[in-house]
Parts: sequence; C-alpha cells; structure tokens
Amino acid sequence: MTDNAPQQQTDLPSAWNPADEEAAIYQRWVDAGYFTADAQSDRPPFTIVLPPPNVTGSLHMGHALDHTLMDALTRRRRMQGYEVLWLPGMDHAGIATQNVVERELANEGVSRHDLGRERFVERVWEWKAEYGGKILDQMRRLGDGVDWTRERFTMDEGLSRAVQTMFKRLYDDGLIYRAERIINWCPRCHTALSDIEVEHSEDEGELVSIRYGEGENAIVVATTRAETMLGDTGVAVHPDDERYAHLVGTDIELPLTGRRIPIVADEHVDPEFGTGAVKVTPAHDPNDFEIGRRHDLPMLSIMDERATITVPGPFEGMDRFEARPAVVAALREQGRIVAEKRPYLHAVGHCSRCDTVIEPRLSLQWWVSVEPLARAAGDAVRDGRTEIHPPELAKRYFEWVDNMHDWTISRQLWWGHRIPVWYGPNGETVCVGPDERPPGGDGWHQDPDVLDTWFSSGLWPFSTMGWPEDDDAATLAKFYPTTVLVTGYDILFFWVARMMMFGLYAMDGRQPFDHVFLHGLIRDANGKKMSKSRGNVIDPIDWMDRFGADATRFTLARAANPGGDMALAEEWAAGARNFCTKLWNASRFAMLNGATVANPLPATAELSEADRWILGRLGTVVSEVDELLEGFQFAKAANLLYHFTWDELCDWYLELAKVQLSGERAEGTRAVLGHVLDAVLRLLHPFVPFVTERLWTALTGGGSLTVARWPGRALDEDGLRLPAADPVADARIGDVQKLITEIRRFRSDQGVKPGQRVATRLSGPGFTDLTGHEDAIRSLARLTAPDDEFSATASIEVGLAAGMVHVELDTSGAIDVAAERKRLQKDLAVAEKELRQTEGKLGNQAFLDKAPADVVDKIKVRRDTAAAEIVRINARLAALPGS
RNA sequence: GGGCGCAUAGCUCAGCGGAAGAGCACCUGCCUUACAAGCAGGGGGUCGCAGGUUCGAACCCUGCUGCGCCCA
Repeated sequence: MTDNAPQQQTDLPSAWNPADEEAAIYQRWVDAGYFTADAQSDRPPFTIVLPPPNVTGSLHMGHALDHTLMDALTRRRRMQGYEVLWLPGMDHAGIATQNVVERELANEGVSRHDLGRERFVERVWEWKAEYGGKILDQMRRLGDGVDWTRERFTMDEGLSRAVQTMFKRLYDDGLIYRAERIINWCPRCHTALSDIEVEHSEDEGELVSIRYGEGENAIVVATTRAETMLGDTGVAVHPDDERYAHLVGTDIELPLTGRRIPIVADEHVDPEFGTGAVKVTPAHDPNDFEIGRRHDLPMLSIMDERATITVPGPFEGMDRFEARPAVVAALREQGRIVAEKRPYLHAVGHCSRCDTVIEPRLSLQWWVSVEPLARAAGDAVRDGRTEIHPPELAKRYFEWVDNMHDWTISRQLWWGHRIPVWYGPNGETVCVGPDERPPGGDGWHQDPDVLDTWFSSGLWPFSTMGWPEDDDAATLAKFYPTTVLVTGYDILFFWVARMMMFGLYAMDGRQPFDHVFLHGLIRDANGKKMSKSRGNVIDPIDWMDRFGADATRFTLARAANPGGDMALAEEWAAGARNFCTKLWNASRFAMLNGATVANPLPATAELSEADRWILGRLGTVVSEVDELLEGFQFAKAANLLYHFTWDELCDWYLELAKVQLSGERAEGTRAVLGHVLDAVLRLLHPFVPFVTERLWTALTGGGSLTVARWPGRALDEDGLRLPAADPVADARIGDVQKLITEIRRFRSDQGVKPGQRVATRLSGPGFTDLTGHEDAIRSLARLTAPDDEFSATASIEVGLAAGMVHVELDTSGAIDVAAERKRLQKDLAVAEKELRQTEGKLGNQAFLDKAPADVVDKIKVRRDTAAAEIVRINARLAALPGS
C-alpha cells in the first residue's frame, strides 16, 4: 500500500448508534453537492420529481415508503453514472392551509373576513414561514438525496406564472369555460370541490317515503334527504311505467309549499326501485339536475353556502340537518309519511379535508373540458410512451381517464392562485396572461376565486424546471420528460392523470414521465389501514428515533412488492435494526482482521474453494439484485441482500474465513473478505445509506458511497469484474455445509453442549474428497482430531454429493440411544415418503411417456437415493443397542 | 349495482405447472474472543371449498364461500 492510497480507519465504535451519526453524514452529502444535478452534464439524465407533500403536513409512513423507494432508485442510478435529478418541493394545499390559518385566527377571535383578503394571504405566508414545511426536515432525517438547490413551492412566483400561462392557454383553446352546474359543495369550507376530493362512505341515514298529491292521483316518492323536497320542481317516472302513464303531463301539489309541480317521464328513472317515482330537486342533486335540464324544470336553490334553508316559511334559517326532521314531522302531521326506514344504510359523500357531508349545489364555476386532454393521457399509456408498473394497474388508469368528467377548478378560497379573469362593466370577460396588464378602470374586477391546488400540482413535472420561462431551458431540456414517477396506487387518479393531461398539453405531446411506479398502501400488523380513529398509526419519526433511519427504510423496502399493500409492525423494524447491527459487526470483524480492498484479488488458482464459492455467489447476487431493481422489485432485492449477507456471508464465509486467516491463506482471505464486503455495502447503500456510508468509508478510506460505482451494470462498462459462479466450489462448500449441519444436529440431539470440543474421526469416500476442508469442518462443528486414546462412542453417516462420510465421535460417555433412534426414525420417514412419491410417479406409464426426459431422470435419481437411504438407516437402527 | 383483487405455517407475506418457503412468533441448548440487537438445533401447513384440464395442480379453467379495494 503506498502512502497515497486511501487509508482504512479501523477505529469503529463497537456498536452502530444511528442517532449519533446520521445527521452529520447527511449534512456531509449535502455540503459535498452530491445531490445537486448539473444540467450541463454529459451523463444521461435520470429524473424524479417528488410528489409534492402538503405544506401543512408532516411525514407519515406512506411518505416514508414513497421516499425510500425514490431514494433507492436515485442512489443506484447516481452510482451507475447517471446525472440524477430528484427534485423536491411542496404544494400549497389551498383548503388545508386556509383551514389551519383560519383556525389560528378563530383562536384570536377574528375571521378572515375581518382581516380582508390581502392581509389574510399575508398571514398565510407568515404561517408558512413559521410552521410550514416541517416535512422537509423530516426528509433529511430519512436521508432523501434530493436536490435542495432546486426546491420549489407551488405558490412561488415562477410556478404561479406557470399556472397563469397554463390557464390562459387552455382558455384561449376553449378548454376552460365557466358554467352553472351542480357541484360538490362543502358547507364548512365554503367551497366547491372536484369529484376526487369527495370521499364516499356507507352511512346510516333514513329513507322516508312521502305521498305527494291525493287519492288516485297520489304518488309516493322516497328520499334520504327529506328537506330537499322544499326544492322539488317535478316528479319523474319511467315512460313505460303503466302505473303512472295516466299522470304524466299532469301536475301535482307539492306538500308544505302549495306549489304545483309537473309529473314528467324520463328514461333514467328506474321503475324497479322503490315506487318507481322519484322527486326531482334539480338544484340539489346531480341526477335531478340532468332530469331538470331535459324537461326544462325550474332550478330552485333552497340553501345558502352554509347549507341553511333559505325558503321563506317555518324552516327558514334551519341547518339542513335540523330541517330534515322538522320537514318529516310537518309531513307526518299531514299524514303524508307512508313509510320510514331508519337506520337506512346509503352512500354519502364527505369533504376529503374536513369530513363534512357534501351538499350538491347549483353554482357558477370554472371548468376544464377534459375530453381531449384525457384522451391524450390515455393514449400516452396505450402507445407505450408511459409505462405503468405493475402493468395490471394500467386498466384502472384507463377506466379513469376514459370516463373522466369535466373538472371544476374554481375554489371559493383566498389562498391559492387567483383566477386570471377580469369582468367588465358591460359583461366583458377577459383572461389575462402573465405579462399582460389586466384591464383597469371603473367597473372592472377580477374573479374572486382561486384555482384547485391540483391545477398547479398538475404542472409540477415541468413548472418546477422553469417552464414556461427560458432562463431554465437547460434544465427542462436535460431532465424532461422525467424518468419515473413513484407514488401509491391510491392517488393514481388524483395526481398522475392530472400531470399526464397537463404535461402532454403544455409540452407539445411529450409525456411527463416514462414510467409510473405504483406501490401499495401501508397497513398495520393485522393488515388494517392505518388511521387516527383506529389509533394504529405508526410514526416513522418514532421508528427513526428508536431504530434508525436505515432500519425504517429497510423495513419498508423489504415489504414493498409492486402493487401490494404492506403490513408493518414494530417487530419488523427491530428486525431491520438487527440486520444493520449484523452488518456493522461483520464489517468490524473484517476490518479487525485486516480485510483489504486496496490489493487486487488473487488469481483464481490462488483462492480457496470457500473464496471461490463466496465470490461466485456474490457475482450471482449482484446480477440478480441489478435485475430486480431494474424491474422495481424492491422487496425481492432487499430480501436477497438480507439473506446473502446474513445466511451466506456472515453464517458461513466469515466462519470459514476465521480458519483461513490463521493459516497460509490469510492474505488472500483478507482480500476476498474486503472485496465481498465492499460490494455488499455498495449494493445495500440505496436501501440503508447511513450505516453503509459509515462502514464503507472506514473500510476503503474512500470519500463517499453516494458517488461510488455500482457493482452491477454501470453506464461505461459491465460493472465490477466478478468471478462467475463456480459450480465446483458451490458443490464442495455445499457438502461442507451439509456435513457440518448434520454433525451439529447429532450433537444437539445428543445434548452435547455447543462449546464442548468432541474428538472425532472422519473417514469415507465423501471425506476423502473434502480433505482440504478438514480444519473448517472441525472448527465449525467443534471437533478435535482423534488422538491415540480415541475410542468412538457414537457414529453417524452423512451422504454427500461427493460420497458417504463416516463420522465417529468420542462423546466420552454413553450415547442417548432413544434420541438417536428418534433421529434415525425421522430420517427414515422422510426417505420412505420420498420413495413412495417417486415410485408412484415412475410406476405410471403415462408419466414415463409424456414427461420430459430430464424430469424422469431426476425422479429416478431421487428414487434410488431414497431406496439406498432406507437400507442404510434400517441397518443403523438394527445396530443400535437394545434393538 | 358495475369492475378489480385476495384467500399458502399462530401473524404478515413470497412462491404461480414438475421435491411446500421467508420474516416475526414458538420450543430446546448456549455469554463458542464480530455480533445475546447474537449463535446452534428444532416443531409447525390435506396451499379457502367443490368440480374440471393435465402424465403431474398451491400454481391453469369453472363454480361456490369469505374478505378487501375502486367506481356508480
């Protein structure tokens, strides 16, 4: 080793304490600029835009999963030599943020109206400066390798210009329009909501049947919202329904109001449901709205924005839930209640932000005409420009984009991007672009509403890169389209479809991402959805505190099968923590024993079979992990590494290495040990970046794993030169393992203490073949060589690929015959079952005729082996004392 | 009501045509100088039910039952 060579630091603490080191390691990465993307780079780009978390939010387990996967993807690509951009930021969450600040104001005894719009918006900015973006610090703890120099916020000036530009373009193209329609209204947030901001649940309500009219002309209608009858402007029946044919075209008196309303025939009425007649409230129900339109019925609004009844009379001023029983009581008094079903289970829409029951309401709103946009969004996936993983979920995507309703984008809020439309004194409507002066003068005013937050989030993949300005053209040119979007399948519709529509439209048909990877949802240990009301929420910060960021990440990665939900519990995290500890201790052992990465690996001929075996296995694992990660198979890749590290490297190679280190092969062993460990740390780095960074820099003296080369496929070459799998070494080490395991089993059955050395004579053709491994076998099975006094008290036989091995042991005492008989009988039962199964197959002529020859041969070998085992074991049993 | 998905060890899940697997939990013995956050050994499953296809089915097909999700 020359003076200039990187120095190994062997001063590792005896235990890994994540809390002591993670923050400093992260800061070093950021300071070194490893996460900063260079738009001028010659390297091929790899881009992910972070689904922007809500400015009011904090990191929950769903984010932790999402971020772990994105971090794993970007870290691996960075190591492979890509120019990686992972772009962070937040969205302004119109309703949620406004709610938070309004609550704060309420504590001070004022409303936003007291403050006025301008001052209120200032307050929101002040709130954001003070409390917003907590989640960004939590992302640092998790280790997210995002480019902080490019952090964005949807309300920033640049992104606001993007919003205005997009609005103007869509408006000019006739894809944005204003119309009076039924919308989902939240009476608490006082705003319109789009369909996807409404959550449906099966709620208990009531179904009340009301008789309209008298005698032969009476019609019974049923409703779950009795109070809406005040706004009825018709009754509808199916045109073919003979029960009501004579009434169609007549009118009927609407109880409590004295109004007369027509009876109309409409195809959309289901004659099978209830009485086959429905009340029609066009201003308060989307279906009724359509019926009303077809039959030209009046649209009578009966509630204000707080869902309080506005119809003059006894119900005026009542909340809708107060009015409901009041109206029923009044009807009952008139003897008009024919039936009541209570409780009655039915689907009720709730505001996704505050859970208030949605009130369908007729109102004037701005809309995006989604048909052409949605078609393009569907086509991009249909023709393969954007690939959805796992592919089964593409169906759901199509279902959504192919049946999308127009999108209500105006919100009756103050926090958000204000609609850039001005109205003139003579009914003029002017849409203003970002560099245009709005019309001034008397009577002109801007639309008071703001845009749906998703409108600005939909622009995220390119607005964050400078669109539509030119200054940042290099970023956009280099990093758009983004490579992959990672998100939960639950927001496929919310966000993915919106971005697809806007990206394709704004970027001349270029899709916002080449791949969409959808992961599952986080659940608790019993597979139940985590929710505050269930009280089963696990806080990722708590896990990071107690188990470390790496353990938290590894737990999530190990559970992340594509498209599948994942159950989590503390035990899982503890297991991942244990794995990190194992890795730490194994690395410490290697370094304390002089593992080296500076020297080249000895030539194959110089290596032991154990060396060749572990190197071959490493080569296989590297290519498998590479393949799995290429296909977003995070759980399989993480589990493969877990088992290779623990079961093969630690449980076997390290133990075999101990033997080699005290012999002639010490130098080569150090090189192999260092080499394998180096590669394992690199492979694990995307999942557990902190502990691997600490260990790898100590082992190699290198700068940072963040920018170390990936052991698998890299951009410039095929990756680390790893020996191919070595079948001879595999077979030999496999035999060594089997022999050791069998001896251990015998010892355990015989009650020999693990620490006790047992004098043993090894012989037989199988052993002759393993002579080079005698030291290893004696060491791992705790055996000593027989001396002159040797006198075997027990013996076993172990069948290996290389032949039978006779193991004679001096247990210095009587053997437990019962235990030995039990052991042999168990082996016998296994062999007999095997013989039955194989003979069954081989006795079937159809099997011999039709099964492939290699399968038949394999079965024959198994049959022969089993038959021989039975003979051997029976002989052993017969030879036991007392038989 | 329409559509999709899932039923494999006590729990959570892999496996998806040719010998039933993992993690955790469980039992036994061990502080064997990297590691008790560990080591060694072990027990545990007619792969939801009923048919069918096949030489061969946990795996493919049909039906049933039970759960879950999305949409209306």
